[in-house]
Amino acid sequence: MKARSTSLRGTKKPREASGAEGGTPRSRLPHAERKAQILETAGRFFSEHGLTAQTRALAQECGISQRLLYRFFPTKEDLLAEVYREEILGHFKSVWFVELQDRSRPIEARLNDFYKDYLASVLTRRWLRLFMYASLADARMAPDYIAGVVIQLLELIVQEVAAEQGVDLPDDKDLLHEAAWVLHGAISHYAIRRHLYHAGSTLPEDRVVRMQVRMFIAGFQSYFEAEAEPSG
Amino acid sequence: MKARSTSLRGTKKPREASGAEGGTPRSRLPHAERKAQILETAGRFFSEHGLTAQTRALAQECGISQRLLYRFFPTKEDLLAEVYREEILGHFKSVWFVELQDRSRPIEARLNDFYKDYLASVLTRRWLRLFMYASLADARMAPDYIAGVVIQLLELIVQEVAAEQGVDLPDDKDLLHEAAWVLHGAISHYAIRRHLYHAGSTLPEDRVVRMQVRMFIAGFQSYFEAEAEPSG
DNA sequence: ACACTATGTCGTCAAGTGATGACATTCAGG
DNA sequence: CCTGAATGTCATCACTTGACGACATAGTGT
Repeated sequence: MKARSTSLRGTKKPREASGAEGGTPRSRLPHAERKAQILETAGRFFSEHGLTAQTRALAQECGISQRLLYRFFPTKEDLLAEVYREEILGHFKSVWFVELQDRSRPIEARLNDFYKDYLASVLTRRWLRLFMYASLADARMAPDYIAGVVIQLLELIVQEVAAEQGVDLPDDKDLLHEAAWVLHGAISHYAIRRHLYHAGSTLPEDRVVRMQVRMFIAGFQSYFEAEAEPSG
Repeated sequence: MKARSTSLRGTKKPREASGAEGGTPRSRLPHAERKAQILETAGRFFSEHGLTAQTRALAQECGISQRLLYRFFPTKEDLLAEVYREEILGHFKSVWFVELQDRSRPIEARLNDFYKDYLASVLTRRWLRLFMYASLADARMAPDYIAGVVIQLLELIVQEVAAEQGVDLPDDKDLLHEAAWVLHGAISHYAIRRHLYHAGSTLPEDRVVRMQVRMFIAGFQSYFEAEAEPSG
């Protein structure tokens, strides 16, 4: 079907970007390059079709034979593990920790910028679908990510918000985490709605983030001021 | 489970609750009863193992032969569709609409009660996993649920909160939905964290809900009061 | 006892499914 | 040109998986 190319193919010249039917080998690539290409394609592929999708379909999407996958990864599980490491853990920017602590700017502006970037860099359709498939399949996937990265983020955020508002925070770590989750969860769920549920609104993302952040800051202040002053 | 009757059943005594190895038929059930039992087991089964899990494993979990499944459902897809209808759409309580509009009680108390019940009735591990598997596999699943039920809930909530606070709401429906999603999404994400990510805190659920609701109410008021009064 | 129907199982088929051995092609270095 | 390693494919194996025909058993009415 795809061998419909316009003939005149000189002597041996390998054709590019065509299906996998002939016997003619496709363009040869050095090991590292081919592996990177497979991982890139696999990220997209498993994100869309789930971790139970078949290696043959992945190979076809890569434009290579199924056998070739096994020159780079001993088993499908090893391939999945590498995809997970790259796609899930590889999008976090350490600069966020710095920027969120820049007290020369109002916390509202810092949070607006951070979450705008976090939505664009981490909470993408691809990341969310992979993360969800992995979480559903393996109970240990999500906790590692959350414990390793998100918790630090949450602690930093409550600290910065409280500092700007001059409120005293209780010592209960779990309570503080949960308070920061109010914002982080709401924005995460907004991304889930858009990319997984396909039920996003027509509002521009910026506006949603700004509303979320502003409501959070006001709610946070109200809540912890009232907590700190039990007297009516 | 029900065939646990006290034995003494004459000559042929079919064994119970055992694997499917002999050839001895299991306890016979009338059509409707067996179908209900299959659907119940299938809900649990597919929720745990995903929609791509195998009919043979499901049959074993039901304690019946794989062939018997096909006496009740023409294909696996038909079975999945019935499971989805029962498990996803069948837990919504219409009484919630009534209770949320009971203005003899403060909106905070109404929201606390509602979300406590919503978490217990809808946002269970089983419901969430099924909903997520279905959303990932079929882009049309989640929007149907959200458009059919949740949107009405969101509109009711913003309306009730605004009424108690005496604030004027803008006309932008999408903005109002998004505002209510701040609370609904944060609580949904809390459930996702607990049941899908296995990363829940040690705080009791009641307390988390109360904090979410209180922060939302304060943030909502602050946000829409400021929106309505652009001056000062 | 007899037949009839509903309930339930065994065995099997055809299409897939991860994985692997054997073989083909390219290319650098002598 | 020769050689050997790297890159790539085909064919295939053993096992899975949805689906179904043929058959077995239990309960019921007559």
